[in-house]
Amino acid sequence: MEYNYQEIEARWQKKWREDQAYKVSEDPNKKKYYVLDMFPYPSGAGLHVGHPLGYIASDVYARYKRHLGFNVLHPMGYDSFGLPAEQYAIQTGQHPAITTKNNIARYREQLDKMGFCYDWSREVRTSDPEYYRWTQWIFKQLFNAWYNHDTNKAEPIDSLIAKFEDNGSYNVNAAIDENWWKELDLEAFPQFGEHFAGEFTATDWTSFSEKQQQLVLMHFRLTFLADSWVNWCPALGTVLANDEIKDGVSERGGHPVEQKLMRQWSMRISAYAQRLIDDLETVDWNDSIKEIQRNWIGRSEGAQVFFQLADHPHSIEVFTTRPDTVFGATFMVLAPEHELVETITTEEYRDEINAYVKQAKAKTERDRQANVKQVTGAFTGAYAVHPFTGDKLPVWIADYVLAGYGTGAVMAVPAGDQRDYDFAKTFRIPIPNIFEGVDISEEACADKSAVLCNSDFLDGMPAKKAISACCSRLEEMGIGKGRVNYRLRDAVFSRQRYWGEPFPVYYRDGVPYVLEDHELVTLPDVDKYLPTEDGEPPLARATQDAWNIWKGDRMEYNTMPGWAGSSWYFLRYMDALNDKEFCARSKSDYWGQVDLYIGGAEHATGHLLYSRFWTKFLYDMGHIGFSEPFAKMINQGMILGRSSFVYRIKDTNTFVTLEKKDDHETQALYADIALVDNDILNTEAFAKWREEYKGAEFILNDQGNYVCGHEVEKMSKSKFNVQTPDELVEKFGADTLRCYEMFLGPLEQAKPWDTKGINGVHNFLRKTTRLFEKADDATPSKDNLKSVHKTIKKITEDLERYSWNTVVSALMIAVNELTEQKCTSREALSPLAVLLSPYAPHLAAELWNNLGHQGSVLDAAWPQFDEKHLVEDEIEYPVSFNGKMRFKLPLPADMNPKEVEAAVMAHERTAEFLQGEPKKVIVVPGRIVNIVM
RNA sequence: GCGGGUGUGGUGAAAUUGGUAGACACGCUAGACUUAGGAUCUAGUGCUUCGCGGCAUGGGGGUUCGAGUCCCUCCACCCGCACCA
Repeated sequence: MEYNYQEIEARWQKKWREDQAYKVSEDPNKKKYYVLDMFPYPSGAGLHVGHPLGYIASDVYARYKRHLGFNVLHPMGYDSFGLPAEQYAIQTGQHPAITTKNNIARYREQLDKMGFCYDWSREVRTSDPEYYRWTQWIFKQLFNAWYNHDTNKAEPIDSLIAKFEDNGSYNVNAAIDENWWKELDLEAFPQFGEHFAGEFTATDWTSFSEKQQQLVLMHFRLTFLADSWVNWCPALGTVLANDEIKDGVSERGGHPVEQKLMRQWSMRISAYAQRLIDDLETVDWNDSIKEIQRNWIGRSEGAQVFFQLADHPHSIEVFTTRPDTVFGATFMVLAPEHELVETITTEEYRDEINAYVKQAKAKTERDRQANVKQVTGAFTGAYAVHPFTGDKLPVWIADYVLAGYGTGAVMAVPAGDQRDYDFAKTFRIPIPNIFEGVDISEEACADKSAVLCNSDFLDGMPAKKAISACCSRLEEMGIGKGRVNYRLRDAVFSRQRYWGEPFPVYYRDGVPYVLEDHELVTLPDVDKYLPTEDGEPPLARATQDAWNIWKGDRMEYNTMPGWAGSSWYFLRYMDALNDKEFCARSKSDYWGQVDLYIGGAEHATGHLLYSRFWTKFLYDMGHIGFSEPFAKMINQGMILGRSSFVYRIKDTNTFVTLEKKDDHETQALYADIALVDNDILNTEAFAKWREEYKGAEFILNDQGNYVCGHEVEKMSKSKFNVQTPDELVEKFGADTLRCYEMFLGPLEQAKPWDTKGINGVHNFLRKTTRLFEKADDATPSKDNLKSVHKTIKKITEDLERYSWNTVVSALMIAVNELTEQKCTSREALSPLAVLLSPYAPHLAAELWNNLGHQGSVLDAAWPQFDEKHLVEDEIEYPVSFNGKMRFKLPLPADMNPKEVEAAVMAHERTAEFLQGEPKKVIVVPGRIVNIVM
């Protein structure tokens, strides 16, 4: 009987669909296991063989856990808002909802063919109003919350209001922008004078108007509206978050990005910076991703120091990680955007400063990064006073100081910081040495073990000691203190796009309000998916009656970014159909954290950080019972394509085979991998492939073949190296494809796709079919049981350590051995069918059925290995001399080391290799014998 | 520059706690069979040597009876961050 995979797979898929075999529900009597794939964006291109790699791995794991008796949650859905569908809509006018729906249908068709065990009754789509109803709900929760540093968690905004009513702003330790009051529109607060510094009494609070209260509260909310410097991408017509920019250009499309001050919704992720670092310890992720997150959050310890300005009431606040080097400070540098620049610049230097600021602002992020080496700056004419020496320090501006980090100002210590050193050299500023016995004539000294000198009370101390000494002194003097700074910025949450979640926000009198909890704003229809004439986002095109809800003066016109919906989707799967809550607490308590999360590493600073943030927030507010979403994560590597090349002789239509290409001047051109078998080109098909190759002539090799060159690179249509899962399922079956993708190598590693190798795996399944065909009631032989139990042990251990690839080899070895042994025993073969089932579920079901088993193979108990079948009577000892294996000697397994040594020494072959007496003989029982000469 | 990772046959890889390096496949070579297939079966296949043997896990050094595995050092490639004070 042939292995008729098409018939087998179609039949079992139909049965499982009819039986709803993958539907799960909470069962308190069973242990749960949650296996999740990263949320896919359903792109128009469909899946190529690289995409399902992770899905297959998670599917294998979900099935394995089910065999072990776990109640396995394994859902799938779509992150279906996003730019590509909208760009397509702009070009064609087709509503992105239609594009998205079609793309999803295509995805689903491809996924179904591969036989995944998803519980599709839990499918979610972020663009579905019944999903984003709850995304909006979470936004409202964030809006109505603040972060209390005293309790170190988010709290309802009411607890803040209560504090204000009680004691005003005093004793409030909130996560809030420093100097937030400077952002307050003081015209709205006529009662505050010029010296308002963010402090108000309970009486002030209660006397505030509704609008005034709202304006104040806005600065405390976990999602807030504020003027902030954003990355504006003119080509995409929207702002981008830091993680959406790579190398200074937009990640999508590679367009230039510039800095712009815009009124935007932001998320106060910075409040969670420390917890996001600390809790990395509690998750089982690979070190590289954890490290990327740590770097991204960028914690640094140092000190905040105020430098009084000479002849000005203001002082400059700086952040430094090396307060110990303060005696080496010879100048100050502000970022060109620093708010004091305008105020402190003297008339004499005004033109120069204005020119520098203008030029710095005109630079795109990319220009700025490209000219890192070039030292530029300008002197403001102002001086600051050194807090310890009283020296006057000139205040400069330079774009090596970033407005967005720390306070946008530094105390420059040329002796201790290379950038300050380079700046000082360029502008001929003195570089006094503050390190004992260190030569700083060539470069600055950043070594923390260097001992300080010329530093008054810090003399003789190394950095560690001096830092704390200096911090205490600063604190005594009331001009600074130790503090921790984070690189992580609050995340901009508005996008000026159409195809995203609308905000549940309306404006009255310029003040934003959120809708009632039960109210859902759906996306209104618009005439075009473009900004309005005066630059408002596309939603501003919608007429008032196009909105399902309209309140106040107007609705919010921005939409939410792509990461909004994907930050909490893993929770919705637990209770996907709930129309009362985002997810019932009883369900999230049962399913809990994702036990195994599989997906690419490219989301390290986006999705994986944002979803941790929202999880912590929902935890703080008591909506869920855990504060990390993904307990274990594995990042699959990319599958690369293997492109084929033909070599056309310049200015001809003649193609020369790889071996002879160096005899000619040639041009390498892509050949579709479908026209190439084993690097040999089907010349006839090639000539028909494209009009321009019609009548092509070929110079062949000595065997009469045309051999193509090849290269490993990303799979893409333009390289003609794409293989889709569809065509492979068609040719070999889903089971073969599943096994083969796993067989390719370790999941995490990037690896090239070998179009040829799949034959070997297909062959293995055919051999398996043949082996099971002859099953009968025969009693299993000792060898049969040994092979089977060895395999049970190996596969179980491999799966427990997430080694998907070696399992396939183990199955192959088992089938090879049992075939060799001419095994026909149903008893021996049955466990093998279960072992096979996670990888090749259709074939396993067929075999299981044919063996005469009643229930579904899906729920068959995972076989337990029995040590007794693995005991050997005889061990083949490798005998080595000085560590080199020379021969093997079979000896009874129960021999003790002394007897083994005696047997080896007595053996005739030992004499061959041994000259004289051995120095030592090492016997590791059951393993090896080593004779030292 | 900083951080993380990876280097094993012609190819993908295996070797889990230091114990027979290259399992399992692809490819290749030779042969068998035939219903000429992208079929199946048999044998071989790290390099080198006629053979005994010698050499081999990026290079060099070390620890050990024994190192792909542990330590030091250098090199190459990949990923992330990057004027972060």
